[in-house]
Amino acid sequence: MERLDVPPDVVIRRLPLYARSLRYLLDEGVLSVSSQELGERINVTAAQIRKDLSYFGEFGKQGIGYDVEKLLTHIERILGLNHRWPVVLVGAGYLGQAIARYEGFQKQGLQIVGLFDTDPTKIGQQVGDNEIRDYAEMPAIIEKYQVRLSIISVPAAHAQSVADLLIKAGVRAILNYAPIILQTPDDVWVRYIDPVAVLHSMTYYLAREQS
Amino acid sequence: MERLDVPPDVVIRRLPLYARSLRYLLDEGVLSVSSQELGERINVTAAQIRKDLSYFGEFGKQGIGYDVEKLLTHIERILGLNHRWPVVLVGAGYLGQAIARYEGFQKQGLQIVGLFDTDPTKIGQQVGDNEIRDYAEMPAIIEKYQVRLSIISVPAAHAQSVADLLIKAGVRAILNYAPIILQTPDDVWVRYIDPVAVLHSMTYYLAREQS
DNA sequence: CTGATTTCGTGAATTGTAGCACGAAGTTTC
DNA sequence: GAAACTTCGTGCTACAATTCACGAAATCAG
Repeated sequence: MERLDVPPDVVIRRLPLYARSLRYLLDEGVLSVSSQELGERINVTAAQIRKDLSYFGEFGKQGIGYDVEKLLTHIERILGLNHRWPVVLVGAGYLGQAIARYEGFQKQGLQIVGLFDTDPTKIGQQVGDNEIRDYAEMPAIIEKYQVRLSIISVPAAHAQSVADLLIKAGVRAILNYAPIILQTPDDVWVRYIDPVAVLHSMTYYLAREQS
Repeated sequence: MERLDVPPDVVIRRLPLYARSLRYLLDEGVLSVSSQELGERINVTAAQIRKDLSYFGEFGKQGIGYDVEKLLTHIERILGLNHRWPVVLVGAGYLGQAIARYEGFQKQGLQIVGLFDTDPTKIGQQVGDNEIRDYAEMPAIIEKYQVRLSIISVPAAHAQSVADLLIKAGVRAILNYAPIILQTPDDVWVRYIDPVAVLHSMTYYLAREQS
């Protein structure tokens, strides 16, 4: 029996981890995997994996487990990864350039179709496959490639105005590396990459260790 | 009355966001702030902020709110940010170099005291304030500075072995940028920075939008 | 072909988190 | 100095997420 509940966001966030682990298993030549084995690889309980998957259908076989390739295909389709997603990246500092050069994006269905910065000395420079462009070109690129996904890697002070520009141009999802919470309309998804905050939450535990 | 409950990890993870917002307020010259105002800045309800803080004491004043500077000092002490934390960074590719050059770490009490790579052509090069060193020097540096915090920015295939080295040398917390789940002892904290997974969870929603 | 074994899918129980709403304590207004 | 207002801290309630545990379905051994 198929579930009709809307899958909670926590479940959606785990799906990419399942997908990645399945890709590794596929590379290793593993044909099938149980929820138990998959769970051990990604530190999640077997029941959690089964329950998560049950929001989307029945993909396993009793006594056997899951067919690695089939389950991967299913999850990729659920996530919309059966086609490439164009992405724009704003901010071509050290971090932005590192992101632009990271092959992991291109390999996983994410194609950076525009890299932008305001620094006139940077504009025109080539970074990997991308040329650094002026903000003025942003709306045209977003329109041309129908971009809905974006990454912000500008200093905190400029992140909000960049977000406003992106949203105005049609972007619907933002991955923000700047250490500031963005104010956006309800129909725009925003996620944060915040290594300093993460490290600071770990210092809490370290500070309490052998005391 | 002071709470005796152990604060849940979700609360600990929010504290750095509160701290950061308070730092911005302090810079703006704001002297006091209500849970309402603070909440609006970081998209958290006022009740949540009050409840979170109540795990650690009573910091506010009825009718007024919180003294920005005082609350910030309290939170920083709670997080152990009243002193600097030495950090080692393993992996000096584009990403590792971008991390090493990011001033945000140094400014927020995190001091990179060692930058390591295996590539012989890189060893000896200077990246910001740090020289790229061979893995062989890792244990000595970790011992010398009593390092317990680390960052991994090596390719996925090497991340586990690097984690093993770090833990063996005495590191107790790892921030892992490599797209792989690490297997570690229970007394080591591991957190992940995984932009691809985050983007993939957003494609789920985008794929369902106007359909 | 039968019994033992594995593993799924899921309702029920448990655990965890967030939000409401109110008493208390302080400030402001006139 | 009293009434109106603001805002904290927190017990309680509601909601959400995770885990348990078991029937069902499949395989495997002999």
